[in-house]
Amino acid sequence: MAANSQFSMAVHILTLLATKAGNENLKSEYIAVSVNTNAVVIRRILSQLNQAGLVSSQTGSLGGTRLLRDADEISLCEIYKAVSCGEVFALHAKSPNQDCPIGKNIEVVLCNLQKEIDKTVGDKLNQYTLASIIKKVNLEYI
Amino acid sequence: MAANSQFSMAVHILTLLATKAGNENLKSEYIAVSVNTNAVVIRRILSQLNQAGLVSSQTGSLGGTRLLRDADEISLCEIYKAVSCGEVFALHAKSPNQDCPIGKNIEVVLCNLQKEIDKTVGDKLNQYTLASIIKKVNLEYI
DNA sequence: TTATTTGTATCAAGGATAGTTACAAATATG
DNA sequence: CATATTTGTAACTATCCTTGATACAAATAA
Repeated sequence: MAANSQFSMAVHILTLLATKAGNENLKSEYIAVSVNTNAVVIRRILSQLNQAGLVSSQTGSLGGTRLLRDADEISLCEIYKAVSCGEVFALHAKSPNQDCPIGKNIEVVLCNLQKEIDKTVGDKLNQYTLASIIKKVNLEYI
Repeated sequence: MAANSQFSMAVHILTLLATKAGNENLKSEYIAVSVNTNAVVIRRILSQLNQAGLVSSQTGSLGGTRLLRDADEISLCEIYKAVSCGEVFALHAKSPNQDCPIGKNIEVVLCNLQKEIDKTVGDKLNQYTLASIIKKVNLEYI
């Protein structure tokens, strides 16, 4: 288990919340069955989505989680930022040799490039809403 | 997981090859000192750049590696693909529940999205050449 | 023939991710 | 109030990825 699939799981979870629940809560165990993972894995992602203000949860026998906003008002970029800590590529693990003029200067150049690429990804994800994903998922039925 | 910094190292290596070497070979040990890592790590990346047709290496006491093309004819996208850093986000580690209509259909939707995001990154990286990076590194001197 | 360098196999160390168990806190129901 | 249920989170394990390191055969120049 290496690659970070939290964004994929988050989109899956939010799709379930938006389509299955009217105003009812979905339980983490129910979600886990659809995503095919453990309920705690789901709750960990829901915790991040909660911090981002996208969902709200309640304990108790009628508890569970529900969406706080309409699916057409949630962009994929918001979801990505809610769960993702990652950049498209990483900078040097160890700082390059500062005695080499190129080693000394390439870090800042790569860092700026990294920010620009990340912004490009964010802009692209901003073009899609959760509602657009749900629409595509539904089209697959046919 | 340790973050993948091969793209950063590859850009660093190619910058060295383009600026330091006229037609002379650079040895992996020399490059490793600038990148601040082990020479084998450098040779592993050079091996991928060689397969991509960007560099050529020779063994022996006068051996080393040199660029095969001008820096303004090498796009960052080529470098990125040469070291095959993977996707911006990962799909589900385990396939979702195929008995759930959403679980059944979301994979292909996410896969298409993944391809589109990756293409966006590729297009952006295509806007830059190795020469443009070298220019920025040089500007840092001032 | 000898010294040097690449290319690659192999292993160890460190870190991230997912999966799992456990349990306190919160909440609805009777 | 007591009970059952669910969330939130800590803690631990297993697995995988990346880097770093050692070793050595193959290639090459002197």
